[in-house]
Amino acid sequence: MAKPLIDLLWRDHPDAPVRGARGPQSRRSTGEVVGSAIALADAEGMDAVTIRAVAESLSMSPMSVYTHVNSRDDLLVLMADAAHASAPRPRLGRASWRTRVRRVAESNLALLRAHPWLLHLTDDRVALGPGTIAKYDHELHAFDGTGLSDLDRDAALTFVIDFARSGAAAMVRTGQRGEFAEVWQESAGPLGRYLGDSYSLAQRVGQAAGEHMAAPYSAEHAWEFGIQRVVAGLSALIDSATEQTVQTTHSASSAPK
Amino acid sequence: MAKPLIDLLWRDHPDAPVRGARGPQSRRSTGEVVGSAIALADAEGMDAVTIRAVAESLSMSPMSVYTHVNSRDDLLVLMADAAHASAPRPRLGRASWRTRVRRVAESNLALLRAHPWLLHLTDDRVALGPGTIAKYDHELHAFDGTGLSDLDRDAALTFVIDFARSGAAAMVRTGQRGEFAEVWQESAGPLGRYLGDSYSLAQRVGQAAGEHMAAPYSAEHAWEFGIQRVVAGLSALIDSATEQTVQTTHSASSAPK
DNA sequence: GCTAAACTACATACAACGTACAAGGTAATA
DNA sequence: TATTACCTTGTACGTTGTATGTAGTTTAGC
Repeated sequence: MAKPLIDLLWRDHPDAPVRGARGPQSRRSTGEVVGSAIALADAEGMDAVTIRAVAESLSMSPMSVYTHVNSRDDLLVLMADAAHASAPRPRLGRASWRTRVRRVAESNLALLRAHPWLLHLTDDRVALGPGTIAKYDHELHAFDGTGLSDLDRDAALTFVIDFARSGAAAMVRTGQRGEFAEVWQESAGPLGRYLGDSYSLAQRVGQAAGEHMAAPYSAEHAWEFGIQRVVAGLSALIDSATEQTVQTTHSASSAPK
Repeated sequence: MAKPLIDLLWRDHPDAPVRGARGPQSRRSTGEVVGSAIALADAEGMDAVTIRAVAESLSMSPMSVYTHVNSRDDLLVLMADAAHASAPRPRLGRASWRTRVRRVAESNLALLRAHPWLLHLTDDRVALGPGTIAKYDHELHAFDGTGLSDLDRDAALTFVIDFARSGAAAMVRTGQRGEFAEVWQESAGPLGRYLGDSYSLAQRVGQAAGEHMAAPYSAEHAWEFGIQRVVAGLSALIDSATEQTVQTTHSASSAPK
């Protein structure tokens, strides 16, 4: 009755255990359930992904969802893996490692902006899924030819992806500033009064940056700043001898389509 | 009736609006409520912070909690700000900026490991609180004398703090591997079968790193790797002309006491 | 001293959630 | 045909945040 998550994750694999040979066919596939949940999350956020809502969007009863998924937590894992599986892979080809790292970062940014609910997911079991593993494998190739050890290669990729995750979170937040704008307006007056002359540095910098309060711009600035730091930081390790660490002409804008 | 969050955050400030002049005194202070919630979160995780649990830990009725706090979400913001307020500030003094950056990163790491529930909080309104602002102000000084613009100074601090956050999340995860170990044991067999020879790079690196599955060690490695990358990356910007970017003698271990 | 205002405290209640359980239906296998 | 294995669903329980209404308590103003 309790289907192991690992088999659910790999349900499309040829060796996956056959289900439903005997009884009646499921009216909907597990993929449909996961897809529907993703659609809900994309549209209305992770909180909208309730068992009942998923069920209704597929015209089935709430409890029927549990035919496909053991629990809501498992469903979230399946959603994440599906998102990882269907995310466009960055072209790595024979570009320089710097370009490849940028592409990995940007594709992760694009993924997380397309599915902001991924930011709320911290379940490690996602790492067991085929989509996640395929993504991991692909992105590891960004460091081909850099001479990094396996351990450092993993650490470097983690470094890049974690940065992308933080950047995405910042952008998603500033994208939701609709609500926060109100709070900010109400709070700005009292806050100024409370602050007075204290924390002058924070006040000056915070005003310039804006991000720490409300600003659409600074998340983009932080991204460009950060990606340059990431590349430069890796550069110090990878080609510490040969090149000078200068940031030159990297078009830093768009996400992969 | 509805107390603005900003006034709750600054409730200890001299200019805060006086409450309860008229009616009976609160049996417990707002600080006690927040403190109790923090204690609960520290001990049993964020999910244990229910209004009812907080109330019970203070021997009051659930609805009485709402005398001090407007909603659970507001309570979480107060908790975060209180944690920021009471976190030990890294000594910055007249150390080099590299050392100061390390200290900022390490103190953030220590804070997040002491209060892992902070990792689940994404409410921007925390930025309005006195503890958060004081922390921000203090940490901005890490870049004194580096010649960074205000905008870059903010971006640099964000870069460092975001890194610390990711690193803390990794360590917290590996610290909870008790449960995951089971899942891993059950899944390892089937996973190996599914994988076969595919994704050889991921398999090799994943095995070496271990983090992507289950390993206590690699989070520490990732931290040391990352902090060096962070410093080197900033170095390329800050003293790009003068020094060579070599990582030498930085004792990378303990958090501030 | 008295009344009204401002406040605390609490019991009750509701809607939404995840999901356990059991009953009933259906299709392939023996 | 009987059995087995599965799907589907209604009902129900426990937990959550919190709206609402009521009763009690303290102080300000007269």
